[in-house]
Amino acid sequence: MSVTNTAVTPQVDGPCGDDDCGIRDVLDRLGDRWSVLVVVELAKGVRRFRELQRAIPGISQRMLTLTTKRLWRDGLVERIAYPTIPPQVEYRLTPMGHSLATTIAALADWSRTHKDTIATSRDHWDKAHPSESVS
Amino acid sequence: MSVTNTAVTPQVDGPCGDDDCGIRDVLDRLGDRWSVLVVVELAKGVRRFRELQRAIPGISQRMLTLTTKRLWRDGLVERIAYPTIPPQVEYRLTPMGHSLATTIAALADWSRTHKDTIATSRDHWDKAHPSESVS
DNA sequence: CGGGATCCCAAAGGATACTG
DNA sequence: CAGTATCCTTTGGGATCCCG
Repeated sequence: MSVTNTAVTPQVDGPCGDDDCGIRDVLDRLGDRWSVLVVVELAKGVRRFRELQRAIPGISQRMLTLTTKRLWRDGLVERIAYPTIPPQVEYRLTPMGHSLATTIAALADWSRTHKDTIATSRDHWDKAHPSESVS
Repeated sequence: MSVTNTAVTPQVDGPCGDDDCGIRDVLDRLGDRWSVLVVVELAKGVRRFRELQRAIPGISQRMLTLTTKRLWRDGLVERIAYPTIPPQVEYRLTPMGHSLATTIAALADWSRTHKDTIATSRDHWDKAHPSESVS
């Protein structure tokens, strides 16, 4: 019903202004809990709705619907619905989606590389700052 | 009825098997509204608390405190507090933080490169799917 | 200046039921 | 199977006041 798009982004920056330069854009688009995971899964190949849901543990039907629709709308994902019974819908990355997946893979690489270091850092910090919260 | 071929899904293995390859970790850490922006700003050099706040329009004092503390805890940011009056606190990226900033820059590049294409795609989608929401 | 402690709200997202 | 439509809970984060 309501065509409320994403949140009311403060949108302080101008064209590229003094700073930021697009970080905020990509964050507004992929900063949610599921978008990146869907892109990563689709980077492996064509997937149907249920396949995606099974491949991404924890995602609800509703969120998968919303996430795929947003990616589709942004031109990152192609959606093909076959008018069969029962319905069959295929999702796959567009070329632009694949280029994003490549960039994301670099982030994942970074994460895997530094995961242990971060865990250790947290551990030390928590011991050095007892009963101090970061939530 | 034989269309329901839900039997053994091929389950194409990605480079990491059936997992998310660490994407989730980096998302849990940087998926919030401000962390990435703080990292980007600190990539330019040492900053004091107020400098960060002025450089990142819209961030509240509370969120800047929380964000810097989390990045500090994760070992991405170094924090140096000089016991002066008034207090003076400097933040800067650690080597690991800088490596993250580099990766983030690639994402920003991607965003700038495809920004217009995405905007166009959205526009077309919205016209092809009137009064359909993605929120 | 650089925070901490509270209060509070909008929004993201989960659970469930229903449908073509 | 692939969604919609509602309801409801959680929480991210803004606003405000206080403090060393």
